[in-house]
Parts: sequence; structure tokens; C-alpha cells
Amino acid sequence: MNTSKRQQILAVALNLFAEFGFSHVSISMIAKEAGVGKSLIFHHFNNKEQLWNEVKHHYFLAYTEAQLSLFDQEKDPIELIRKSMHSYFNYVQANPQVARFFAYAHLEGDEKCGEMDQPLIRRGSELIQTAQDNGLIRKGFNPTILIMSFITTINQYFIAQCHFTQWDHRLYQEPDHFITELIELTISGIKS
Amino acid sequence: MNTSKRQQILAVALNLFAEFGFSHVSISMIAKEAGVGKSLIFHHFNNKEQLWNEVKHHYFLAYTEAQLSLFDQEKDPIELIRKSMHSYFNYVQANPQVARFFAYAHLEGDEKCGEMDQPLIRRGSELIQTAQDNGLIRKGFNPTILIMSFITTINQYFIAQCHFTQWDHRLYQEPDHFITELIELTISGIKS
DNA sequence: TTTCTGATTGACCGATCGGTCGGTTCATGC
DNA sequence: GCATGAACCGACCGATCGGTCAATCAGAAA
Repeated sequence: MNTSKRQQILAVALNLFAEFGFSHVSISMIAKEAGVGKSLIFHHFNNKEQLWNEVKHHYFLAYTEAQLSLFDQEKDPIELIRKSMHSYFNYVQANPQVARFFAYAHLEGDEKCGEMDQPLIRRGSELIQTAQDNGLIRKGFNPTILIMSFITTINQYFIAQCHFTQWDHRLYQEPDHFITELIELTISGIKS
Repeated sequence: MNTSKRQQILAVALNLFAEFGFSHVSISMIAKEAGVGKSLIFHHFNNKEQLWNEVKHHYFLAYTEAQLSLFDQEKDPIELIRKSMHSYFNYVQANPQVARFFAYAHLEGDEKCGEMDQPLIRRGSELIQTAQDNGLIRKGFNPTILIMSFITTINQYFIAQCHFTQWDHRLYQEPDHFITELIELTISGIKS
């Protein structure tokens, strides 16, 4: 329990911000939860905005790091997509806060999230495109659309559970079924 | 200019809430923008929460009404999906606030949005399922997943423009290309 | 021991928040 | 003309917000 107080503040902010968003979380709330004086927060972080950005940065970093390892393993492009979707699903399932932070950032019009994973996505798009050129994948669509679609769907699966569970509660009874069917839906849409 | 002040307040709240979300919009802000006294807002709406709910209700209603008309026209299920996606895209493009409101509601865990369009989605799912039974559409996947996927993707296309535009700015140069390719991707994923 | 620096605190600030209150204007029915 | 109730306003309230500041504390350097 000898983590520095700064770490402690950050950890509390991580959770509170992820759960309630920027403006529903007050500095006093964080201070109380972290068991420190309010002014200590302003000592370590210039202001609330910077604390928010730092928290966001933390989640964004965790996300890109988690995804970066994928691209070098699989050579079969179809199998790569399958595995990417699966691992992204598992990752968000284990860290739903990440998806929530992206959602907050999007509503704010934050452009940093795009800067961050742009190289990652561009790389994936290129892989798909060469597979298109080689005839392994159907041509005629922008690969980025495919990636955007499945990332978005997986994110919202966890964010909007309150919504979709009323469409069909089975969606959430067996998450594995969901992702498996979503993957097959996606794959059979691109086989040439 | 003879709209009642109540309407005026609601109209202003509609825009401000959609742009900034619940907690970034203050009653004073709405009052000033609407050119009325602050207390008038509390005269017409019990409190901020109720005003927010009323605004949300307004958008949700507009959304369901816009979608309801679709189901009776087209008999070919594939064509129905195509048209549904296209019209939903056009609708959100013309009313991006709707998507934003759903996004806010989701982050809050609001369950009302699900209650609202559940019958709509259930009806669409059934149509797809009978098409599956008749062999017109590939079997083996939950139709709700298909619907959820394309609604989600379309919503986020407009909400997260700040993000995806950095993945590939072409996505937003020709919105028609985007939705056309997304539709074809979806359709070719379900043809039997 | 003294000095210096960063960590930490509690008291405090002005601004703004959602909301209330007392009162005025105004349309309508009697 | 007058009573009534809704529409409407400005002044005001307590609470809380993000943020500041002077002071203390702990430990390393000298």
C-alpha cells in the first residue's frame, strides 16, 4: 500500500472518470475517495482538465499497446481479421472503460484518439488491401470501413448494453456467441 | 416568431443538450439563449432532469417515427435491409443530434432508449428470420446482431468523425460511397 | 544543525450551479 | 369591472464547483 499518492489519485480518477464522465466527477470527490487533501490534486496535476487528459492518455495507451502485438503473427489475412476481432472483443470485455473513454472523447470532438491509433489502423487496412489485390478478399470496398465497423460494433456492444439487451437479451447471455456470429457475418461479407 | 416561450425553451434545450450534453449545459445558459428568465424554465419544467428527459423523449420519438414507415413497403428482405440502412443513414445524416442523444443516454446507462425501439427492432429481426427460414438469407446468425451492427456503425460514423476521419479522410469526403460500401459489405455477408 | 525542496494540508476565494420566492403582467370567464 | 390562474421576471439562496495560498511536514543535501 506504499504507492505514491500521485498514483493513488490517478487510480481513483481512472475509475471515477470512466464510470461517470468528466463533469459528473468533482475534484473533491476524487480527493475524498483517494483519501488525500483536495489541494494535493492541484499540486500534482495543474487542473482538472489535465487530470482528465492524463487519464484518457492512460487508457488510449493501454489500448494501442494491447493491439499492436497482433499484426506480426498471422499471415492468412482472413484468419488475421478473425483473430483481431476476437482479441479486440476480449480486450474490451476485460477493459470496458477503454471503450467508454473513447465514447466520451468522441462526444467531445477530441481529435487525439484518432492520432493515436491511426498508424495501427492504416497498417491493418494495407494488409487487407494487399489481400484484395491478391484476390484473397473481395475487392471493391475500402478496408477501413470494415475495421471501423467491427471496432465500433464491439465497443457499443459493451457501452450500450442497457439498450441492446432490450432488443434481445440473448445477446448478453453468451458473449462468445455474439462475437462468433459477428465475426462470421463479417468474414462471409468479404470472402471473394 | 409567435412560438410560445415553452416551445422556445425546448428548442434551445434541444440544440444545447445535443451539442454539449446534460451537465455542460446550465439552466442559465438555456435561459439566456432563449431570451427568457431563468425561473420560467422551472415554471414549465419541474427541474433540469425533467427538461433533459423531455428533450430526449423528443429525439427518441422522432427517430422511431422516422423508421416505422419502412417495414410495410418492401417485400424482398434483402432489398428491405438495403433500403433500411440507406434511409437510416440519411436520417442520421440529417439529424445527427439523435445519434448523439443515444450516445449520451448509453453512457448514462439509460434504459428507456431500449424500451422505445425494441418493438421496431424485434419486427425487423422477425422479417430477417423468416427470410432465413425460406432460404433467402444465410442461416446461422442472430438477426439482431446484424441490425445492431449497422445501426451502431452508422451512428458512430457521425459521432466519431473526429476519430475516423484521421483513419481515412476519404470516409467523409463522399458519404454516399461510405454507406454504399457498408451496405454491400453487409449484404454480401448474409446472402445464402 | 541548518537549509532547501517537494509533498501535503486546511482554510479560503469568486463564480456558478440548480432551484425558490414574492411579485407583476396578462388573458379569460363571470 | 373584477376575480382567477397561468405566464413570466428579478432577486435571492445554499451548496458546490474549480482553484489559490500560506503554512506545515518529511527527508535529503550541505
